Amino acid sequence: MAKAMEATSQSSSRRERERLLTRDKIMDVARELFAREGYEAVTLRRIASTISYTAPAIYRHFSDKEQLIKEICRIDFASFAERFRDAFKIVDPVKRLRAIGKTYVQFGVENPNHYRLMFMVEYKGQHKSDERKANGDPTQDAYAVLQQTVAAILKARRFRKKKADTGLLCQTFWAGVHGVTSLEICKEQHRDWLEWAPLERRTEMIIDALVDGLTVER
Amino acid sequence: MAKAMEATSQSSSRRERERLLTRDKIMDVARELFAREGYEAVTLRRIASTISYTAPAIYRHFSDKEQLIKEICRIDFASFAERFRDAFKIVDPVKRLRAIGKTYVQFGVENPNHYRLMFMVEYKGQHKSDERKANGDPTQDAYAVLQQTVAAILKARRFRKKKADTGLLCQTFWAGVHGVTSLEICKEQHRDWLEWAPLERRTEMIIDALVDGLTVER
DNA sequence: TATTTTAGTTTACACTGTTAACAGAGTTAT
DNA sequence: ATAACTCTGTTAACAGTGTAAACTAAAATA
Repeated sequence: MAKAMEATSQSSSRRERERLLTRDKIMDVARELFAREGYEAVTLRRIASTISYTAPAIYRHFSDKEQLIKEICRIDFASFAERFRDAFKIVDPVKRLRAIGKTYVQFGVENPNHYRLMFMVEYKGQHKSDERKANGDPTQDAYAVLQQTVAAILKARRFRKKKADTGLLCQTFWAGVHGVTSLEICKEQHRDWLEWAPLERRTEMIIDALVDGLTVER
Repeated sequence: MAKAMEATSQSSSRRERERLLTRDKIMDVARELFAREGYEAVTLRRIASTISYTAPAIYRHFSDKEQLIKEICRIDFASFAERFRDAFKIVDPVKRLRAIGKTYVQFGVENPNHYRLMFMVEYKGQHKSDERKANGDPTQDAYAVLQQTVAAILKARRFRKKKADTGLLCQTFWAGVHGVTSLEICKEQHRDWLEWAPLERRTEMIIDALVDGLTVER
């Protein structure tokens, strides 16, 4: 009857170390495939054979394929939130908002497959909100930066209408930059009947338009 | 040597009629599944068994699964372009632009799976631009409506900056409404850490902000 | 009537993700 | 030390996918 062994003993931590090592190996291979070729291109057999394992071994580390990829995204999105914290240093909140927008588009375009999984696919499966809260969601952190920035602009009375609440303003700005980002990721689909303006100009214009449309000069 | 039989004879047109009939049956079943459950849920065996056929029979009518679904989307998007033509009747070009935006979001949200396939997935496979030109692309038609509206506003000198060309303005406005639409379609993904404002308010706000940010009062 | 074209079937292949049964090494308890 | 237990991998198998090849029977054409 193994009862009082929650306290990780030295020997069991050795096994745990090795476990985390192979877990990381799996994630590294999966990340590589996923980032370059997308979700479908990641097959469990491909991952396994690359690290000289067999497919079912992966199930000792992840409950299924989706969880594996989601975990990769969750970790990689930490750098997303980090970049946002850089923009967060800008003191003028309107300038800061502009910087946030540019950073957002840039990150999405640089990591299209990550971005797609986080913001461009439907949700399936049940939420385990407890787990998410425990882990901390980087996306949420990034949103918090946006929220605080919008709140600062609101406090400085630089928005046009008073009736607008923070949430709505955040979601509007987000929708704008998300629109540019996601269209850029899928733009191949329409390239034969549409002459795309350069991404930089599209990014600038929607940020300018939104800022101009939402704020007043001060 | 069957040479001069381009002119469809009566008997061959009877077979052709039946052919089109089963083709339509395939598309109807596929459309139903696709619209309700998305691309992955459409399986050739499921389609086939529903109309008492076997899966490979579908290949007599469509080159592969992707072409089948794309064809459905192409046809269904005709009603998309049609709704745009309604908005096109509004004389004031700025009001017209607003109406176009609302119509766009509404259609996307009402047909999320169609919308997803047209604007939210990467392109794969080679383009057959000839075929598309021959068939006519409803998406292109809808874009033409937007383009003419923007051109009208530009002509009336109601845009803020002269340097902005029609294409860039169209793509900016498009990005805005696309952002709202696609986030709405995927919003479940974030519902546990984000309190979404009502879709109507988000739609109105981004359209207002963009119009205010891009145009001047006259 | 003989020939060719066509629209379906059957069978089969190469893939998926995933589960069950098993094996052996590492860890723990007696 | 030795027995028991717990992990982490393997092999084999399942149910499902899109799709291709070979065949069949009926319709259309010569």
